[in-house]
Amino acid sequence: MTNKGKGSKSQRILDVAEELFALHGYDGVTMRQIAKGANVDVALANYHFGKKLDLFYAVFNRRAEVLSSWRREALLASREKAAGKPQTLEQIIEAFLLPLKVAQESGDPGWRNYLALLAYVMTSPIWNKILMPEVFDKRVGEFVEALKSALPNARDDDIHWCYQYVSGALALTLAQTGRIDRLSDGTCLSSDFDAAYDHMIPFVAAGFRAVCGD
Amino acid sequence: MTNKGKGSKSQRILDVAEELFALHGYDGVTMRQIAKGANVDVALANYHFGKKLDLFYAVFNRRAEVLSSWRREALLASREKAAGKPQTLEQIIEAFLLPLKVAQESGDPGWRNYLALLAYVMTSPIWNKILMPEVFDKRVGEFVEALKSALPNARDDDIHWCYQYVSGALALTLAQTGRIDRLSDGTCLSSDFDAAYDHMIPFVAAGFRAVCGD
DNA sequence: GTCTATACCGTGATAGAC
DNA sequence: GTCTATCACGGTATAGAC
Repeated sequence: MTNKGKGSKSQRILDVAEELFALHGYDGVTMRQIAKGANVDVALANYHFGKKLDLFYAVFNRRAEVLSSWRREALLASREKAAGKPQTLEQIIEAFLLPLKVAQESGDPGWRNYLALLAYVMTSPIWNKILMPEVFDKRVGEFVEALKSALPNARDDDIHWCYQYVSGALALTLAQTGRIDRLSDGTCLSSDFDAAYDHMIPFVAAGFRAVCGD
Repeated sequence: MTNKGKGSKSQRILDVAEELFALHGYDGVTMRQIAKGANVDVALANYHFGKKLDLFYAVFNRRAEVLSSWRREALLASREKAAGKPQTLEQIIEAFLLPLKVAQESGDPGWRNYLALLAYVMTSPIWNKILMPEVFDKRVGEFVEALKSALPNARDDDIHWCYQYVSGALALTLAQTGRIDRLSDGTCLSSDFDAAYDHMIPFVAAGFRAVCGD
């Protein structure tokens, strides 16, 4: 009883907080809304996680390490698969994006919410500085290194600018704003991650080659 | 920071609100902070603009039409310059981005703040739906049409996915998160819009060609 | 140890007096 | 145009029930 009672309620608090923070941002959500959504008392979130800010960090960190390690594994697996030969740009980018696609399509709505939250953090001038360095910036460093070996003549600054564009394209995709649904009159759907990722890989690969190419 | 005595009071309120909303988002800012920053009484913002929400709309709309018309003019000018010949992809993208670059570099910090606010609105699942259709979506339609004539064999959905990536790359650039400064160890600067735009044009042009090309 | 009820106190938006 | 009062709401601490 002890474990199940604790686990499920604190889990629910994190899940609801994740969803609401992703949609409304940190300041757009109250502790009371979270408690109501999780069907628990107002004070319970406080009991388990401390201040609102600490709850926000707990939500962000819960899946950050998981996602980051998936990315690391994907990059290693891709390198192994190339078996000594240099990886192609497409393979590197695919490895970078694959874990996100898997998470999106895992069927767990929590992952979809988390990735929208990640988009919020990535695009916020405030939260980006606080939350991205800890876990995600390291992984980007590895990705950039892989890109450098696939683009041996590239300048460092060119690679970083291109990375910023990938990051932005990705963030807007994860944010699920629904804008593409409107602009395309329903031909494209924000929720169609297969299409989003399948288009993104050739798009950014070509971009890298044009800017950083041989 | 903020504004102690320049311009009319209602102007100052808009300027300060713009800056604070861009940095902290709608819910992260209070009417009292805005009033303090503008050096006016708390109630004056209410007197001039009504509710907080209406003030937010007023801030967003103030420069929306201006920016949108600049974009329209840039696209027309670019079409004229091509003088009957079909515009190149690069010319179209340049026309799309040029007004933003001009605004950024106008020396008016209000424009820089406004574009960060625009990035916030673009990436928010809530505000995007409310604020983007009114003014900006129309202009995107014209841009997409121009792209179609430069990429005659493109499928509609391919173009729209690519447009989303441009939009995301742009949003992250406008958001000024400072992340590229960290990741590149200071080699690139978020504030260097010349570099940001100069790299973006070949990057996205190549992306469009790869996905929508002949 | 887990959870609920409640109280506290600061802050915010806004209306109405001046 | 400005100042102030009001009143609701938010985060958080505490006391104690299970």
